[in-house]
Amino acid sequence: MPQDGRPLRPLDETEEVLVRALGEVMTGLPRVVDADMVRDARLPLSEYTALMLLSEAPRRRMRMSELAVAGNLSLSGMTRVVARLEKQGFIERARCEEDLRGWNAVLTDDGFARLEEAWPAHLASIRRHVLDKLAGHDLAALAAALRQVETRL
Amino acid sequence: MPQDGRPLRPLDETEEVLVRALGEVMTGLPRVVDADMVRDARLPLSEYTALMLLSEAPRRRMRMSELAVAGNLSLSGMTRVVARLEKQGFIERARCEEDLRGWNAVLTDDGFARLEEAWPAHLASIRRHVLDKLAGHDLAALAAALRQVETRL
DNA sequence: CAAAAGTACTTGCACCGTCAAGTAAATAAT
DNA sequence: ATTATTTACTTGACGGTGCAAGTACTTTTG
Repeated sequence: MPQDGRPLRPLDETEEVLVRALGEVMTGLPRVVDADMVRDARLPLSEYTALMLLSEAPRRRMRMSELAVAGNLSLSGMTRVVARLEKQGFIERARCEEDLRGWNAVLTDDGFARLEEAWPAHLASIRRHVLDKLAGHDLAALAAALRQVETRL
Repeated sequence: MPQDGRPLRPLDETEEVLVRALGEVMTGLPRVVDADMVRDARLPLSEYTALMLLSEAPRRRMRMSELAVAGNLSLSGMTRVVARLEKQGFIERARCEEDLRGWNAVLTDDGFARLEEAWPAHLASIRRHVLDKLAGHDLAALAAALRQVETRL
């Protein structure tokens, strides 16, 4: 429901421009980066992200639900990403000892190697489409602003 | 190909933070806004965007290819969006007179009404998730930065 | 002006992600 | 303790999007 306490002030000029720009970025950038990853590293962005998150986690493992939240996917979505990675041998699954309902996704050595192989493509993509274009802008301020934006369901 | 002239300098701290924040926003925000639109206006974001673009176009019509570019979708993706909207009576299709290969998507009166009905939900969603959170930030600078980012395939 | 090449769009197929329903285990209630 | 409820995750059905191939028209070329 459009919480109608106040009468929904329309966008002013500045806001309008920002919203358009943000719309562009939010619909276009994921596709562009994902396309780069698939082309240059044969690894979709969603899978790359999962591997990366695991590589940074203690003991290179995470509960499915944690991983889903961290990767900004639904739990079922993450189940499928992990299933694909498991089939390729990059992840193994281990029942969670302290709660038998739960599963850990565990990064294998092959998975770690795959990640090391893939990250340059990700870095290059981000540099090409984002950082190179932002020369002269205040990156810290931009990051601070973006971190305020609400992105969780 | 990760164009390897230079050896791909890794991200510094500031860049790292920015890239994470941008990743969050770019994967999360479209889902959040789309979910709002579906829930509050029963109109997915992609369809809303198409209607909006048409409403601003001269004679409320656009060539399919124009519309695809403007909406940041592939041509085939836009074909399907338009097909859905046509089925609901919000868009009609008219052969392009000066080039019989081409089609115009034309916003109908029903479509315009639908858009007027739906935009408050979009506005509310954007205010809620984005603009409200950005109080105190320099919106113009943010917009200028985002507009530099490359988002076209 | 006929044939070849290019352009505008659509369609078949495959993939990915969501929701809703299902399973299994933990926790709460009686 | 048994049952009911909640939690963690998986699976089935579905919708949306891209790519590649197909169709129809246009432009170029010899």
